[in-house]
Formats: sequence, structure tokens, C-alpha cells
Amino acid sequence: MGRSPCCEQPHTNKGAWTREEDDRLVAYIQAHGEGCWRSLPKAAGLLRCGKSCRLRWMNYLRPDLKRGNFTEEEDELIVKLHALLGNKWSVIAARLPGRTDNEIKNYWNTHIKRKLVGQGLDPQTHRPLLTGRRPSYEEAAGKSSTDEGGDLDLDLTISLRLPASANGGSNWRAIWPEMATPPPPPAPPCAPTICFCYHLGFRSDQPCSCRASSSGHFHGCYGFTGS
DNA sequence: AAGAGAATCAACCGCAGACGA
DNA sequence: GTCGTCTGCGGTTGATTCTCT
Repeated sequence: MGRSPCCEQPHTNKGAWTREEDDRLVAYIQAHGEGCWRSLPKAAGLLRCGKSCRLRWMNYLRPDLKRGNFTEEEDELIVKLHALLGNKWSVIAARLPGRTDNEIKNYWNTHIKRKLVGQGLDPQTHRPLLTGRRPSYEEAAGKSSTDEGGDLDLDLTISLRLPASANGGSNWRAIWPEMATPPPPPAPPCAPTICFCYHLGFRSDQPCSCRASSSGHFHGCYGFTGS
């Protein structure tokens, strides 16, 4: 894949953003919307590469960002999602409204990782550190850890794209044994939707208020009421 | 008060996937 | 099918801030 580096132009600023640059970027996006990051810097009068503009907007300037300390609930959700998904920070961030993948990644590396180690758990596998042997990939990916990992549901057999037979076929019950009815047919082009709040054990008497994520691969509850 | 080390987090880098020509 | 471009992601770096001595 031949690609031209996006930041090699001369006179391109790097490093911390100034207030003026922020203002320019915000003003431009408010007027023209997101998109076409490549041409945005020139159009907005910024001496930055598009990549840098996108990152600044996504991680810092977006109006819907929450900022501030993570709550206990967010903390627990990150741990559970990481156990399920691994380092898929963007997917995890999609389950935490107002949080960015970068923010969650940093929080994981600085807080949660240490916390898990302190609890004697391997931050990558979420298994006890003192077992003396690393689990195989199949073990890590497919086996529930309820025997040693408390109430964490580590059923990592969950798939982002189900086999065609999973919908409408007869084996949906093998995939979701606890569901009473077959999952709905996939919404093209991205199949299927997977309810994380269900899979993570966030079950309550309240109806699920899931909504589709922007990536469309699966959906989850923002503001679940279970614990 | 000052210096050292630790912690935090914004930003960069390189890669891979999607997409259009 | 191939190639080039753009976007988005995850890992990493380094500057800044905080805490301890």
C-alpha cells in the first residue's frame, strides 16, 4: 500500500495546539461539519495535517465530550468490555458516551491496569497472575472464567460478524442459549447487532434501550440500569 | 524551596481497511 | 484485479503536572 505521509509538508505545525488553532478548527467544523480531513487544514487556515486536526477534534474539542474523572460504573464497564473485546479501544469508547478511545486507553494504562495487577489479575487475560502458565489463545478466547474470575462473563466466542446460519438458521440457540427467540436478521451491510448489555450481564426488568453504534457492527446500552 | 522520580495525558507514528479510479 | 488515497485505530512517546523527600 503505497501511501504518502500526511505530515511531511513543510511549515506544518506539530506539538501542542494553541487556543487560536483550536478556535479556528472549532469554527470551521461548526460551519462546514466534519469530514474531508485531508483538505480541512488548508480550508480552515491551519498549518496542521488533517490527521492532527481529526485527533484534536475527536479527543478534545468535540462538544459532546464528558471529561472529568471516570465513575465507578464506567470503570467496571471498561474492565468488562476489555475482558470481552481486548484492546479495541474505539469499540469500548462507543459504549461509553462522552469518552474517547484515547482517554479510555490512557485510563486503562494508568489506572485500571495497575488496579487489576494489584488484585492479582493479568490485565490482558483477566485471569489470576499466579497460575504459572499462560492460557492458550483458544482458552483465552473461548472459555468462560466464571470458575476463577468472579462474575466476569468472559465468553469471548462472541463474534463481530455472525455466520450466515446464525440468523434464521437453527443454531442461533447454540450461540445465544439464554435468548427466547432467534436474533433479528442482520441489517445490511454490517451484520449483525449484538446486545452488549445482555451479554455483559447488565440485565434488569427495564426494557433494553440499546441503539445502534455509528460503526454499525453491534449495539449496546448507554445508561443501562443493571449492575 | 528545590530537585527527583512518578504519574498523567495530549499528540504523534505507522499500519491496515475501505473505497474509488 | 491493481493501485493510490483517505480515514481510523492502536501503540508509543514526550511534555507537563504532581508527589515525595
